[in-house]
Amino acid sequence: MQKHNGEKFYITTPIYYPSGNPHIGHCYTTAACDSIARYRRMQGYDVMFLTGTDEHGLKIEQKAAEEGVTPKQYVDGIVENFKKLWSFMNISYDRYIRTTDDYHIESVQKIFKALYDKGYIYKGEYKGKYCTPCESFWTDSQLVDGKCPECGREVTEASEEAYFLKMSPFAERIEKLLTETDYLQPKTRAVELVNNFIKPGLEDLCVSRTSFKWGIPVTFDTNHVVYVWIDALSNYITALGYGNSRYDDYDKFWPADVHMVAKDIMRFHAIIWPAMLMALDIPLPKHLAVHGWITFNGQKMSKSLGNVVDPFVLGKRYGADAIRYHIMREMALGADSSFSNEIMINRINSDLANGLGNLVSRTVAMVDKYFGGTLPEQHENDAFDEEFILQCRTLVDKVDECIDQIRLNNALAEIFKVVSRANKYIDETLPWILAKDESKKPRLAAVLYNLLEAIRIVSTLLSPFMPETMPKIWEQTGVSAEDAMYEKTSEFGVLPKNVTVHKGEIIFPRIDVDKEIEELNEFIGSQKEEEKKSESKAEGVALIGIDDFEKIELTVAKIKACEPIKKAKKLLKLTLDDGNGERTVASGIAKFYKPEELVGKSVILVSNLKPAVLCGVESNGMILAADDNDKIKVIFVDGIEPGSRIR
RNA sequence: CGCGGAGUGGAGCAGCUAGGUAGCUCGUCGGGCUCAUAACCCGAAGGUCGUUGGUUCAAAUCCAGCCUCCGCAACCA
Repeated sequence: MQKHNGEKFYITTPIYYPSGNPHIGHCYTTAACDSIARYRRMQGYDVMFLTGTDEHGLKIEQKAAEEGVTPKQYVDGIVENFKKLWSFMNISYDRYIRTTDDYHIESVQKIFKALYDKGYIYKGEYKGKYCTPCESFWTDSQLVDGKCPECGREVTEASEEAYFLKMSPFAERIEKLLTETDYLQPKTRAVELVNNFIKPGLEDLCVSRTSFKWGIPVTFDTNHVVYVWIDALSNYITALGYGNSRYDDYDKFWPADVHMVAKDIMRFHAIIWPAMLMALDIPLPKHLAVHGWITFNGQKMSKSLGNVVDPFVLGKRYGADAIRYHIMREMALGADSSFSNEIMINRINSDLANGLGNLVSRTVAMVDKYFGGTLPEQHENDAFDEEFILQCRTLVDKVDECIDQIRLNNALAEIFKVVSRANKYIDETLPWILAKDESKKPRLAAVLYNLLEAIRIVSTLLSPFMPETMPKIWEQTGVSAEDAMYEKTSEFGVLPKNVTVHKGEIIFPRIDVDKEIEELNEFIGSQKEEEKKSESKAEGVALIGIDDFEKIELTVAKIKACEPIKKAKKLLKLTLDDGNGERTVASGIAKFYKPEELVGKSVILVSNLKPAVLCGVESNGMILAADDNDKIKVIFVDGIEPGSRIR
């Protein structure tokens, strides 16, 4: 137990991209940061907890256009939903930054200019090869035989101007940062980063765009908008007032103590962000905590799989704290954690309902039953209690250590060890036997008192994780706000000897697993259908005429030969007889079909598709297959002559 | 030979960097208790620690090869 009065602590979530509503993945990072922030505040730290949204970019521009609103109107709507969710989840952020906020824009423009003035940003030419039909630029390494990798046509020497951030001056320092310091957590990922991105040579980073408008204009060259990196990453400092006068606690809180991110954006925070800071000559953040994804029954969550769990739905059913508890109990730094309704419900039942909830319930019930709700002053202690008491008193140190290492799952595990120990203590001391003997009443009082003390310590340490329900426990067990303090968690004997309890509602009701699973599945099913409906509606707008369809030439083709394409996991190289001769087509079905089972089959070929080069193989056309995300089935038309037209 | 991670009782994991009785949670089975949310406590069953070989008195733990799975980079036409 160590108080840290007045010491500063700065923790951030990523700023989320509001191209869609928040999901449980967002909750994961945010709830974890919130728990750490709350724990630090409890320890006496002066905490700054920042979250926000990254609101610029092409995708937002497009989404807004789809819905017929301005980008700002679009993000305003989504941001509202983020804030609602955070409020529902009891996220205690101190500041919420939006990259569309004036002060942020001002700062980003200054930062951009500063980097330019220092010579780290230069106006370059996006060299190279431009494919006019594809409207895309390609680097030399991307070209295939000097031709466009998308369509295989000739590319023209062209250049689009863009600003670049020099990366190479920082390569060495970044490598050291990753491999020799404890910046990156867990460190195991450092090797991957170094091998993939630093050793091959850090390429300069394109930091401006002219191809879309929804971004922060470059002040000295207004054709350009700042591209995502400098805009988004710098939020961590602009939110403190770096380069603006809206806030003025940059000096106080920077450098950040913890940036928490999911592994998909690790690279940006591990390489680009440090490079930017080095270029600006700003101290580096202390830790980058990288966690995995929540996977659903082993699969990555995705909307199309219909397995995205709506945090609101879960929260309403089981309570925000139960959801918070479950995600943090499962979370291990670095590793993915599996999520399924069943795992979650089982965990809530066994830890929260059976373990903690029931402990509170039975303890309060006994005080009520044996002493009318108020313990007598006379307690008779026993040497037997000492081991139990010691375990309670030393808990805070273990939890502190876990929090320092950002191992929230371990922190919770330690706390629940004491919950188990307390349940066992009841069986060891047999209060219901003591209650039958009037002379044992002082001993009984001591036993119940010890239990209440254990609950006080446990619930206090849990309150950063489950801020909503712990006060309910305090209410029932007679713990005052003063007693539920961090600095008293290493003491035993804090509650008044004649403490009064208040029997109340069940804190964590037990959940009927089978029934809930069924209902949830139903719900997810209906949600999926709704999504499909709305999707098809949106797509249905684009009705085509028969003449459009006529543009597509579909013919039957027979597979003559088939082989995997080396270097490609998903591709098979098919040699087809299309009735006029042979042609080669690459198809992304390697996961579902073996080459030998395809030979001799007849398939439907889109024969007038423009050629493309995939993994070094020129593909002339594509074959039709049904794809429902889980599996792909090629459509066979065996028995029909190659070359037959399909319509 | 692109880079990296992982393979431990039914499930999910720890142990492995400092080799020496294989541990935790859930589940299953048996028992106990009755204060409590059909909860709690005790006990048991269940693993040749992916595979082969090597180093060693001794390897889940070190080394080499192989197999499988996952992620990353170029690729699902």
